[in-house]
Amino acid sequence: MPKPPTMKDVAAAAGVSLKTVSRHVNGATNIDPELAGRIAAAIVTLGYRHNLAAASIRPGRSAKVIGLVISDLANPYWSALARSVERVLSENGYLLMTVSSEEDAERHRLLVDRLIAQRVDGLIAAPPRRDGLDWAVSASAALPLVAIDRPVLPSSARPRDEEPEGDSDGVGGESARRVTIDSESTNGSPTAGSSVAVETVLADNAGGAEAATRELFAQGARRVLFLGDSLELYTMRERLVGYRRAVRRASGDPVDDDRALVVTSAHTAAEAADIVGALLGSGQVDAVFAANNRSSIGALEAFTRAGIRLPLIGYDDFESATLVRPAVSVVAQDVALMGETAARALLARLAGTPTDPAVTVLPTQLILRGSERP
Amino acid sequence: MPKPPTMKDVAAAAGVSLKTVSRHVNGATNIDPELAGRIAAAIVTLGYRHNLAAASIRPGRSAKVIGLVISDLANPYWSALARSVERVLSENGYLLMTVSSEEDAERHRLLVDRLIAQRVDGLIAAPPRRDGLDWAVSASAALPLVAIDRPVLPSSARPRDEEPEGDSDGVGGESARRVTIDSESTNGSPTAGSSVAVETVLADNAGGAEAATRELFAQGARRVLFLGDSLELYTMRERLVGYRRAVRRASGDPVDDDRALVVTSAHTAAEAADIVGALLGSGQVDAVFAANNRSSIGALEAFTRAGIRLPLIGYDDFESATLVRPAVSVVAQDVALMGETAARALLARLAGTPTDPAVTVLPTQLILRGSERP
DNA sequence: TTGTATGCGTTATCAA
DNA sequence: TTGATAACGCATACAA
Repeated sequence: MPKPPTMKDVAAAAGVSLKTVSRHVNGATNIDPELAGRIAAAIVTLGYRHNLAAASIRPGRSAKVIGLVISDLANPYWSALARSVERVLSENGYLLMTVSSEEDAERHRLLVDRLIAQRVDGLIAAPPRRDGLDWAVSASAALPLVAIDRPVLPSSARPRDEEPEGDSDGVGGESARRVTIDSESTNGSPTAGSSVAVETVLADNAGGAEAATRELFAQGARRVLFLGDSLELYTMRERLVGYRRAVRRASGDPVDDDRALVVTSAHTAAEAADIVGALLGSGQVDAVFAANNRSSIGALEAFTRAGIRLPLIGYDDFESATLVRPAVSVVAQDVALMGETAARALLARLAGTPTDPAVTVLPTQLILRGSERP
Repeated sequence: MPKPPTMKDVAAAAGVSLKTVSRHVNGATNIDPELAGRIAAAIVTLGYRHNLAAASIRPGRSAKVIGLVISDLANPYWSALARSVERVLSENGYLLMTVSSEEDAERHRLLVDRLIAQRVDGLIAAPPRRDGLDWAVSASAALPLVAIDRPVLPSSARPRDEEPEGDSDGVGGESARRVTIDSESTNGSPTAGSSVAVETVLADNAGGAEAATRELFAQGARRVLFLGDSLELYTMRERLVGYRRAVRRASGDPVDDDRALVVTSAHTAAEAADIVGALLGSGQVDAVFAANNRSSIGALEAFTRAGIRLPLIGYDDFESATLVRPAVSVVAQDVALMGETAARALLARLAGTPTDPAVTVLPTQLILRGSERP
């Protein structure tokens, strides 16, 4: 690869000054048509390409690139999110750089630093599990940061439980709640435990999980299995909170042994299938709340293998939910809306709109398709 | 956002020269430990961050960023591909910038130009449908380019047909074929019609489709439906070629009306479902070859709705293939291998290894799970 | 409308 | 080992 031609080369070839070429490239109108023609010709014959990296080092100029750090590109949930973020940003002239941390805190940190070093204009990131808030403090000092899907929490954050059951009825409101962060109060709001002011977009995980679990009880279930991934994940903790709220409400008392019905070791669909398979014969369980799409698929696999099926509701919609009989009921999150919301929040921040960082909680929707019934 | 501190600031704060800071940042070892300590401290207190964009404008230096242009982030096939490419590249110190053209030729061109302007070190791209080879000629003049999933073809390229049926037995070999491009000969090889030398990684679409269709005939099918997306897509054309080979072999003659069994208007799962639904009652069809994952899912939906099912084999594996009964047989492509192969080819090129551009054709695998039987 | 000179943050040369 | 200085490709005062 020979070294690429520069503006200087174009200027020389066209017999004009560097500045004129710069104007032409940047779309200035006040150029002599004659010269403009010569420049255009030179650009073509030399194969000149504007160097945005070089241009972006000038003060006040940027490359108009945004970074997006997600946790798993291979999961449709995340790729759908990336897609919607990209759509909004590209409509506004930004290029999106999507990277995946594979749920690895170390890699997450590396990627964030790398993107900042690359001088992206802003960052949208799904905070990694248990990685504290240092990265976010450091990053938000360098550029506008939006947390997506999970809040930025100190690494000491533990599952919240036994919380006030006031206004939340577990069904999710019709519209998103936007709550300005009050770093003084550390309870009540979904930001409980957060002590860094980062614009955040979340789904109402607890509300969705509660609605699903309640529905299973309403259909006559007595012992509902919570099937999910590690509680190191914020979303899992929230969904467990919702599940527990529903259990408590259904049983009237704190059900001592309900822990036996909570499984949080289903990291993949295969593991979920094994767990459910082992439980199917035991009679310990008469319904399943699958706390993410992998778990739902695993549970279905186990049902199929065993030729038995229990009432099931999953968190997160998935493509094959309508392919199996009965079709799978799910708590659906509006992924597209989440991506859009995060993207717009970042754009607002880039535009200099001085809004206080806030937490936006998007409602979920319980879609009943039949699998919730015995 | 205050303007970020520069090396100069760090140098001033640490009381050393600019160059020394530069050395420190770039990991040079020959620095007085005393000074190194002062520099490190200054970096932390100032919150300095290395500016890779600025560094990369120096000749011989690059930002170590690769661009990947795929056609649909929301399709698991592409996100899996992106994932495997990212894995290989990040192991080699590169950052991957994944963008999605949404199958839009105009947007594809825009994105390619944008990435080049951003001065990525190399590009892996899925050529858009019917966009000719101008973009590839222009791009490969500026940086190393690898085409993935589809070859770069002139926009006039039409479905190939009636080709020699020599060594291909439609089953796919055990290992990948790597064929050096000979721009003189324009027939026989999978590059037929290509006239620009671009490193290319493809799957054996025709072979996989032929194997699947043959299997359906072997199971007793008489009239197999080809259900797929537009023939503007190279992969669809190839799969149709394979299908036709199998049809011809099964019927002994060119079956005049086989066109009636070829549907190429299934752009989404929903469309595929409608098409299959309309055909189910007609008796025109007794088996289905679904030429991509969307079509497979659509066909399943139609089966489920109608309560009838026909023998089915799909091209491309998909997550729910094992969830339905009978489980869906598929032609599986090794997406991870395709991504790796493309990434390694690009890395080799970046390392300066002067290999001739070649076309690598990866074998496919027919996985029989039961749905192929009546 | 066009050109000159200067600076952006970083690295490389070369002398100290 | 360290530092002054000159690039790198581009854009912007400012002058012409």
